[in-house]
Amino acid sequence: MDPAVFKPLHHANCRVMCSSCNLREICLPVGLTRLELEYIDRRLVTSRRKVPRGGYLYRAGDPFDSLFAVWTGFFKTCLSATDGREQVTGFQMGGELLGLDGIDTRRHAVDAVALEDSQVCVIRYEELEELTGEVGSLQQQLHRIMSREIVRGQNVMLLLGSMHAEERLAAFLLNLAHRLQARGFSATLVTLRMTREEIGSFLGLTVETVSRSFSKLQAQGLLFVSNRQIRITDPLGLRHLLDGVET
Amino acid sequence: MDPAVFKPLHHANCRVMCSSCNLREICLPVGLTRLELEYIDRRLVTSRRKVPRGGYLYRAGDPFDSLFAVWTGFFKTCLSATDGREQVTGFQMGGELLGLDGIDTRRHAVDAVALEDSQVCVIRYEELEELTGEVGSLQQQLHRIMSREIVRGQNVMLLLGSMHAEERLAAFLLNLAHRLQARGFSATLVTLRMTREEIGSFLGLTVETVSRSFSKLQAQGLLFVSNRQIRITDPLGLRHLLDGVET
DNA sequence: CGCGAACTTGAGGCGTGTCAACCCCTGTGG
DNA sequence: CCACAGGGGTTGACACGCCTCAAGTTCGCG
Repeated sequence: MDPAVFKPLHHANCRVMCSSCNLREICLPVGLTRLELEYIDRRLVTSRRKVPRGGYLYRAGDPFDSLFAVWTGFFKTCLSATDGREQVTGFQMGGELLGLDGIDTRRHAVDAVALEDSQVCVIRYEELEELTGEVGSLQQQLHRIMSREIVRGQNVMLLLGSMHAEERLAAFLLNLAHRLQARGFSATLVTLRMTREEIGSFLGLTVETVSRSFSKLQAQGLLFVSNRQIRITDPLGLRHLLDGVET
Repeated sequence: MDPAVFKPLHHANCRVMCSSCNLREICLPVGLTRLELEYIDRRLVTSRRKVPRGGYLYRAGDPFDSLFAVWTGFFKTCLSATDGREQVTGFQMGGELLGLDGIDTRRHAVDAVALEDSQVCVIRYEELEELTGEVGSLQQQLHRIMSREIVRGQNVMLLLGSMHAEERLAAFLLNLAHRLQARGFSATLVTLRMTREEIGSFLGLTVETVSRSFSKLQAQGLLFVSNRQIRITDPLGLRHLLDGVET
């Protein structure tokens, strides 16, 4: 591709730019060159959107026209059944993409709810398709992210299909800690942004079982629970619970 | 895009072509124009591969370089744990894509096993990325397929996380029947290509529970089981089992 | 400071796993 | 043609992990 194409666009009031975002090494534009980054600035993300705690970013059935990259805050996605049963299908933090569920049918398949006051970068999907056709590395990144989400799904299936309560909780905590670590936070001191209810829904367990499992892990000396503050005192021991399950 | 670009390539010994495949309305090239189809012929799929019953199309950890479209036969994908536990994460039939799990890390994340003698179309991934950059509708289709797979994952989470054994089996059968119907087969007479063990692994149940659930559904007059032949005698009744679960 | 939501813990029941026996079907070799 | 072996499937008895229901405490937010 001709580098001349990548003439950067400079504007005085250019606030929403990937090139100056501290999440650019975690988010969609990973691996783009400086030139490519400047080319997509002002085209990939044209606006940001605030979502208050408890607010919906989108609901199942809503028309789809954009993807969203979490900039600040924390989200859950869930499938709600008509009888009130609700399955949390994932938790999303800074740099992660929301909305991929809507690409197929052009309607969102799940609800996306902010667990705390949050802000997302709005990525118009039409524009994204345009850009991925022009910038190969952006296309690659999008595909990698979607592939990663597919694999994540299969791992959750393994969790739900063949792990016991304590194993599920351990796997959940380790995954959370790992993702937080990648964002520069402590891997041992985790602040949960979701309720036990939401953890239970995600893990296919009831609130009571989640609570009891926390207590049991604490009794085993693997972690220390104080409300939503979890201190993982024995990461290896926790991981050891998953020996024979992990692939 | 300039239509002149789509000069069709004609070759005497051109055997593997999407444009003349009876699955083209179900498979990756859905929605492509005649011109586009002829343009991608001989570039998208360069070869086919046979996989005998029980054979691996690929294994977790194998280097990734191609996607595969099921042409004939039937596959399962599974995540195997080190202790022998195995989670079947999906079943794939004609026109469905295998290998998307490998795009992210360039290594396959699951095993893909043929449940009967099968043939797949090999889609070199490098070539596909090239083509999706050129042909917008092909890019759109690939994205839709990946999105669909993500949503499928979330629906399996709902199944595994909050449905009872009989509900899971009912959902599984209805899904299978639906996909078979889309391929011109009967929606009421289903021949299972997988063992009870594999169904159980997929549904997060033991063989015994699967067997018992079949018996119970039969006792309720919803279907008739004869080995791997399932006759769905009351599709609405079966679907009714899922009232309040379906979204 | 007070109220409701969130969380923990206990007691008991139920659905599914576990273990075992048995049948059926298929393929194989005598 | 039959005997046999082995994998797949069904069914029963029992066990156990998680769910349900209930009570009580703590936390968080207005």
